[in-house]
Amino acid sequence: MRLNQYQGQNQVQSPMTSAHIAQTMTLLYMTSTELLQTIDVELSKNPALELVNERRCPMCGRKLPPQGPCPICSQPKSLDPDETIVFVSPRDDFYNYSGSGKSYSDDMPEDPYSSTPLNLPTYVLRQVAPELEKDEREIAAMILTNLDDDGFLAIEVREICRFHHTTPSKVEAILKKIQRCDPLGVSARNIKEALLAQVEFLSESSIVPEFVRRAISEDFELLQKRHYSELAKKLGTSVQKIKLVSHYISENLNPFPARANWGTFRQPNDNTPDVFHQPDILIYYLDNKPGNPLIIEIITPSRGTLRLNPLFKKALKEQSEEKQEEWKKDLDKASLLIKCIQQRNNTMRQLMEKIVEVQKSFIIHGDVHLEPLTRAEVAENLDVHESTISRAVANKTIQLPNRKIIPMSTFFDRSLSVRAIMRNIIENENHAMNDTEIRKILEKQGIQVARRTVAKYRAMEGILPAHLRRIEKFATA
DNA sequence: CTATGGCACGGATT
DNA sequence: AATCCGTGCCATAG
Repeated sequence: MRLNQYQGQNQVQSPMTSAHIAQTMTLLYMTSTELLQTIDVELSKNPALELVNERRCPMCGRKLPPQGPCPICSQPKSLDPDETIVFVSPRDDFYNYSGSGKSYSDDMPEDPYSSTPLNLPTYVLRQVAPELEKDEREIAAMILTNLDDDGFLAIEVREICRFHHTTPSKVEAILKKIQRCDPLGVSARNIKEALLAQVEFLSESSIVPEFVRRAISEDFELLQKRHYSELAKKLGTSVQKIKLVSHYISENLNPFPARANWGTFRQPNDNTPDVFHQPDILIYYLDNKPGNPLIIEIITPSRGTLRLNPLFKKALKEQSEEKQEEWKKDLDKASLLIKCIQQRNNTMRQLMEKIVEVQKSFIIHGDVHLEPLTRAEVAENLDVHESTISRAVANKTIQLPNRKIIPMSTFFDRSLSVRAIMRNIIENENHAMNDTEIRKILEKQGIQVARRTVAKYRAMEGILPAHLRRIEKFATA
C-alpha cells in the first residue's frame, strides 16, 4: 500500500495505520457541515476527546482571538494582485446561518458576508407580501418561519390549516406564490417540488429542454438513481436525451433552494442575502476590491480546539488492566480523529493552492477562461493518490468573488470553457450557423472538436439547432 | 442532399 | 470496476 500519499507539510508523526487512511478518506469526503456533525457525534460518545474554549490556527497553531481566522496566516504580505493567500479558517458560527440570519460581520467589517444581514423569511416575505391579502400574509409568515436549512417546508400543511382555520387549497395557493420568489422553489416540500417550481419559472423566459419537466414530475425516483435506460423507456425517448436532461438539471437547477446563489440561472444582486447554506470554501478579493490579492478561505468547523482530555489520560493510569485496554481504544480513536482533521485541512489547502494557481483567470474572468485540469494532474503534482483528490473535490462547494456558489468539480470541467466560447459565437452570429460552421470557427480559435461534439454542447446549453434558430432569431423575410 | 440526432465504442476519469 | 465523455458511423427528417 502506498503510504506516502498523505505526506505533506505539517506531517503527523505517528505511523500510519489502515484506520488512519480509512478515516482520512472519509473526512476528506465530507463537507464542512458534515464534518461538524461528525465531530459533535465523536465528542458526545468519546470521553477521551475534549473541546477546550481556546481557538488555535489550524495551520500554524497560534492562539487566536475569539473571532475570525488567524490574522497572520490570512494576511497577504503586500497588495500585489498576483499574490494569493490560501488559508484554513476556523469558523465557529457558520452552522447557525440557516434561517436565523445571524451575521458574521459584527466584528469583521471586511467579511464577505457583511453586505445584507437579511434573513431568509424576511427576504422572501418582502417579495410576496404585495401579492397577498392581510390574512394570507400571516399564513405566509408561518410557512416561512418553518423552513429547514435547505429551504424546505418543515411543517405539514394540515397543521397550518388547523392553526389558521383555513383550507389546504388556500395554503397551497400561497405556497405556490412563495415558491416563485427569489430563492426559487423555497418552501417546497421536497426536492422534486423545488425543481418543478424552478422549471416552471425558467420555462417562461428561456427554453427548457424537453423531457426535463416530465422526468422530474413523473419519474423523479429513477432520475435520482440514475437509471437512465429505464427512464428513457418510460418516457419514450433515448438514453442520450435523458443524460442531457440530467446534465441540464444539475447545471441549471438547485435542489436546495436555500443554498443561495447555486448554479448559474440565479443572478444575485445587492439585496440578495448571500449565505443560507455555507459553502466549503470562499474566494474573494482582499477588502472585496477587485484588483486586490485573492483570498481563499477554506472553512473548517470549530468552536474551540479539539484535544485529548488530560483528565481522561490521568484517569486511565488508575484503571485496572482490562479497563485500561478499553480506555486506550477511546484514546487512540480520539487522537486519530484529531490527526485526520489536520490532514484534511492540509490536503484541502494544498489542493486549493494548486487550483488557484491554474484557474486564477477563471475565478476572476469567468467561464471562458477555465483551463483544462484533471484530478490526476493535481494528484501527481501534490504527490498524493488520485482518489484523495477525487474525495477532496466531491460534494464541496465554492463561493467565487462574484458571490456565485459553484460545485468544486467545475474546476475540472473539460468542456465548460469551450461551451462558453460556443455560446458567445452563437450569440453574436449574424446568420444561424449549423454545427459544421461552428466547428470551423472553434477550430480557428485553436479548439479542435468534432462536429458531433458541437451538437452535444448545444444540447447541453439548451440551444436550438440552426434551422430552428433561424426562425427564432432571424425573422424570415 | 444536408443537418441533426441516436447508438455504440474506446479511452479517460473517478 | 464503474462511469463519463468525445467521437465515428449510420439513420432519418427536412
